[in-house]
Amino acid sequence: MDEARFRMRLSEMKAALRDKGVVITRKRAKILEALLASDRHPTASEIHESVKAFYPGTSLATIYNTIDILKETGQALEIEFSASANRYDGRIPVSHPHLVCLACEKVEDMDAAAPNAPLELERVSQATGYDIVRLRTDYYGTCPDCLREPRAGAANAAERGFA
Amino acid sequence: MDEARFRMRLSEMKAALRDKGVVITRKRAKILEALLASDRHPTASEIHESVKAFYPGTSLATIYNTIDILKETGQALEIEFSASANRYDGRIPVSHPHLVCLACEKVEDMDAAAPNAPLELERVSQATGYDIVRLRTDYYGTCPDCLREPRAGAANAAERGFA
DNA sequence: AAGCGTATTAGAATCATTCTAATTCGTTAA
DNA sequence: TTAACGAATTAGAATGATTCTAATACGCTT
Repeated sequence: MDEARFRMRLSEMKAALRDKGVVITRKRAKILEALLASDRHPTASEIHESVKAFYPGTSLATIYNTIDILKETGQALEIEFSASANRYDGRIPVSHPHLVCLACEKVEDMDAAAPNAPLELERVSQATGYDIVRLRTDYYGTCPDCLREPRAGAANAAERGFA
Repeated sequence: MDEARFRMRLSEMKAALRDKGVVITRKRAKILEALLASDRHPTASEIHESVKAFYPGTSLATIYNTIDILKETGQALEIEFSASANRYDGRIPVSHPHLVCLACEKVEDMDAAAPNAPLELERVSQATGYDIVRLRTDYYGTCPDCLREPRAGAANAAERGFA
């Protein structure tokens, strides 16, 4: 994500929060930046670590609080896991497919051949009678790095029960 | 799921477990039956309730234990949620799309136009360099029943943070 | 500079799931 | 039939991410 896109997306997020009457405090700004800066689809506690580098006293509760607002305003996507911490995507906040490495817990965007989400939601709504608002598509497997180096990440992830 | 398919699938599962050297105790048999009998994609604790009707002393640990074996042998699909209990699909143990109602927590199979999972996995493996083993596709929204009756389920699910 | 509503905090509470260590069950072989 | 061994099962404790709580701090507005 280049600098220009980063700044654009950041002000988009801030505008969306302000529209909801949410105050953009310095801490909240840092949380948004941490979310956008990481290409890891970070966990709440990874965001917490980044923010603490600037504001040491920051509580985890504040991170979750801000994430909640981002979810409510459609500015962040939550990728849920039950066996490990949820991951957040602030860069592309609309449904899109992810690649999840079961060995090193990497979560990547799968930009190639992403289905056109809005059309897809419409099509499925028609077909099923549901009012579909969100789509989740994840491909699970082993990433090229871990295929090459079966050691490092794999052991790590297994320890944490991420499989 | 008709009686014939039920019995067929049940012996398939038992055979897969036996192949792994797992003993099919009466309790385990009931667990498999409870999993198959429900069209709800039951939670571990729903399975626990069913089984307790026959074997009152059964522990939740036994349910989880058996589910683990089913997952390992590819005989059950785990649909993970972080804000509510995981759901299990023993009827169709290969990747297929689900419809998730955010109001009543119903999880349905979306049989219409299911993508051909094996081909899809192969295609994405080729395109990404990952070794893809599993695909998750969920459509989230409100089911026809809850669209009609916004009361019952909706309140329920919100209480449990299922959204 | 006061007052007020929101943001933030530390720590407790929650809840699904996993772990632990002890007990019981089932099967096999004497 | 019984002894013995490994697997299955148990109750309850432990875990860990997330949410809640109630008190405090902050930042506007006037």
